[in-house]
Amino acid sequence: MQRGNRHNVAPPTEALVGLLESSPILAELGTAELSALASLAVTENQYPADVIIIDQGERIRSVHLVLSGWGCVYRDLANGKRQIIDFPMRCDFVGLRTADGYSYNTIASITPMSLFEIPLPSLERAIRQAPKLSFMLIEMLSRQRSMLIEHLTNVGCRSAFVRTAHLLLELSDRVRACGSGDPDSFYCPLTQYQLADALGLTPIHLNRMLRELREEGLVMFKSYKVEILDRDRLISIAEYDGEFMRMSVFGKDE
Amino acid sequence: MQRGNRHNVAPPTEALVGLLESSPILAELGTAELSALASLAVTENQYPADVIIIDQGERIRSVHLVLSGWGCVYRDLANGKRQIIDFPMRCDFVGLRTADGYSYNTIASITPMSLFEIPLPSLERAIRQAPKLSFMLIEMLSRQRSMLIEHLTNVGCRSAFVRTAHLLLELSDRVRACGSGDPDSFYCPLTQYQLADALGLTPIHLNRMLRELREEGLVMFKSYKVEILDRDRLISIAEYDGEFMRMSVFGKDE
DNA sequence: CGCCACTTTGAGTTTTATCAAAGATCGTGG
DNA sequence: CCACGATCTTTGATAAAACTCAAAGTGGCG
Repeated sequence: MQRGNRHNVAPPTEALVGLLESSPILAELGTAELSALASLAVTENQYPADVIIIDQGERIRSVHLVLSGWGCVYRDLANGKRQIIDFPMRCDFVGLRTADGYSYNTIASITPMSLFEIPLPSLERAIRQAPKLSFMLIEMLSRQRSMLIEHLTNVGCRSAFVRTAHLLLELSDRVRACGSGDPDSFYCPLTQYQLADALGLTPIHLNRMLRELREEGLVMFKSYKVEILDRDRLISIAEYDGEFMRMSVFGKDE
Repeated sequence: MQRGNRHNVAPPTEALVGLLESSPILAELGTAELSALASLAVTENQYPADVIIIDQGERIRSVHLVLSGWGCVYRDLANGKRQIIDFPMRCDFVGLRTADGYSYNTIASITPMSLFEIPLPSLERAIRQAPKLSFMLIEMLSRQRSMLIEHLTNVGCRSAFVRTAHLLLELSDRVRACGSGDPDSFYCPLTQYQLADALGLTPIHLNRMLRELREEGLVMFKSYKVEILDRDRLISIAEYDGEFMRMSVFGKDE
């Protein structure tokens, strides 16, 4: 995979505000927050499919917010394996760094992607200006944390079959949250290698799990399309509870 | 395990500031931050060993900061298994909640523990008063996130043997960061069941891995004490890199 | 049409889990 | 101080799950 040559587009504060408001996290943007956001040095970058956006070990000075497209965040290991951490989509932010400023994982595009890039110093200024913005970042990190916990639980405690079912349900929920049409039949541009790397399985074994799921009349994964055939049974087999996607620190007390 | 009956101690702002300053994250506390911290409605609670501090599904209105003792955070599954997410220790904070205010995982003590409890509304006020405090919370969440990524990678990509080695090295680093003496020989009050639940292994298999590690002259885990016999070889076998513990969002640019 | 990447299948092996039960260890009460 | 129970550790034998290697099938694209 080659290094991503991006294409830069005009700065779009308005689009950023729209994106944040459509996010699954609770965002209450008042005047102070809006004006702080307007002062952000945000750029929109477009990347083709299958390029590396941020490489493991690379210097990082920005966070990125996904506007469109599918990507993946992973860690490469010396033993040749890799763990896919997440498939970020619209409204997800990516770009963490070690204390000395380097990325600990790789972020790559799968389809063409469009990302907002926000330099860290600019974000820091905006938060000082409108402290409420920090709650958004906290909510986002917190949501990512709970999704990671669910991912870890999935890999650590569930059989390959159940694990696969669980991931497909999670993807369905996330695609739906991004506003794409029918959650029971959605576009999913992942290869079986990528699914396997996310689930800690070999592609061969994942393939057999997909076949079982198909033969059981539960889900079909074919030509980059997921079709959920029996969602109720699938949810019950996978012990799936989408609640973890809506986690937060300072949530509303109903 | 019974519900934790805690014992409440006099409010200790000073101790809280000390704790934050000794934290592995970068904390620069100026006058504004100190006075905001002083206004926090923080209490210190003490729990005996082996009690549940926050139960899965329980209402949460506070975050907790560990002052002393060993605990564990885990998720229980319907299939009877559980995934241990973390063994929080001094300076770590615990207590996340779903958007509607309930805990998604259980937090239990292993040894007697002492925790600072900070009500969320109070924390929110303090952050508004001193926005810089939000960076501390962000750094802490970010650090937890990277530790989770490493944990997921460990369970997803590494063999039982290597995985076990990696966890013991991580614990060694964390214990050292808490200021406890010799990192090559430290107290570790975990049972093999708990280690197994953290690693996604059965206790029987974990036991065999520990035996192998011992027979190879790498580590000994005996009577709740870890002795690292050959750290260099262990690090190389486990592909261990402690860098993930020092991750942050707004780190210093060296 | 042919190449390339991805998917699918088969056969055999390794890793890990399961079941069963015997040692340790530690705290507690007699 | 010893005996007892409870919990934790260790071992053995067997079974199941997942991996490896090898190779054939599929589909899209230049």
